[in-house]
Amino acid sequence: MLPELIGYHVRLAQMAVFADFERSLGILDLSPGLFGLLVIIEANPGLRQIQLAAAARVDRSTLVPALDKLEARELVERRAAPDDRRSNGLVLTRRGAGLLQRAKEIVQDHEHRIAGALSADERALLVRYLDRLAPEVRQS
Amino acid sequence: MLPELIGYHVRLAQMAVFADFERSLGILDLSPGLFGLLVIIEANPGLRQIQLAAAARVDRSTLVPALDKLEARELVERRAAPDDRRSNGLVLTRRGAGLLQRAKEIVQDHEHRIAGALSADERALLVRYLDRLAPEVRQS
DNA sequence: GTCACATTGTTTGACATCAAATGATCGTGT
DNA sequence: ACACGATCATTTGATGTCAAACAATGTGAC
Repeated sequence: MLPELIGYHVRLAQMAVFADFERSLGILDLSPGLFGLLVIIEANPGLRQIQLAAAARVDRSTLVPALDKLEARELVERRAAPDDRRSNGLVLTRRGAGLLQRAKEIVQDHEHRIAGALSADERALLVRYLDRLAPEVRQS
Repeated sequence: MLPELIGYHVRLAQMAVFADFERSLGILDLSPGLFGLLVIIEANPGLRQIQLAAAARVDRSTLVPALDKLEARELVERRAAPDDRRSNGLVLTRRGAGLLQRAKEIVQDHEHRIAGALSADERALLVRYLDRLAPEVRQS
């Protein structure tokens, strides 16, 4: 029965794609999750942890040890927000930005590798179909 | 950059589909993982834990507490294998089979709900595309 | 202004997962 | 017959995740 379920194929695809993603970024000692955090911070410098958590679709408590790790490696900085002493403004360090550039190139290679069996049209169609799944449950 | 990555859309779809799946099966106190185990055991009665782990794509050590739970609820039975005293033959109990039937109906509703925005042809095409992703990394 | 309530980051606990180590058992080679 | 490596289930440890509770801070009602 499982192969008849779309969710089953989505899960298998997700596992395969993530396995390649993880293996590719492993050289930089980055997980897919950490990479995603760096991308979001780069595009939105100064954002708060709660905003980053929402953008990355993780609980804010999950973010804490992840940011601890990125901060310990001096890739990200938690700056006291000027207007709200409860929250931190997140920015990439110079090192973080540099590492992210290399990571992005690796991710591009990964992207071509996993989707190599699909044409550009097919990839676009796949994404459109994926985005139409479970519309009721999507929080974006 | 993230929206350009197919893996990103796969992940979002996976999260949305699983959220609905989980919510639907919650009535029976079943997780997607446990449901999958029941389906595989029903289709392959007597199979060994290591075979079930391979079929469900989880580590065999992950299986142990899951089967403990199913056995505690008397949905599955670990029977001593006749030919090999190291391994167990897994079978559904009467209760397990009954619960699985109800779960399957719930999952059918879930399937229609999440894929309701796609025609039958589109669903088939989506599955074909998903199955072509990351061919190098697929273990099946 | 004060006080109740909300929000932000963090800590803690529960859980699923994988990897590695362990003990029992199997199979094979000699 | 026996010894040794392989296999099966399990235990243990590490990690990532969410949810709930907490302290500090902000906000709004009065």
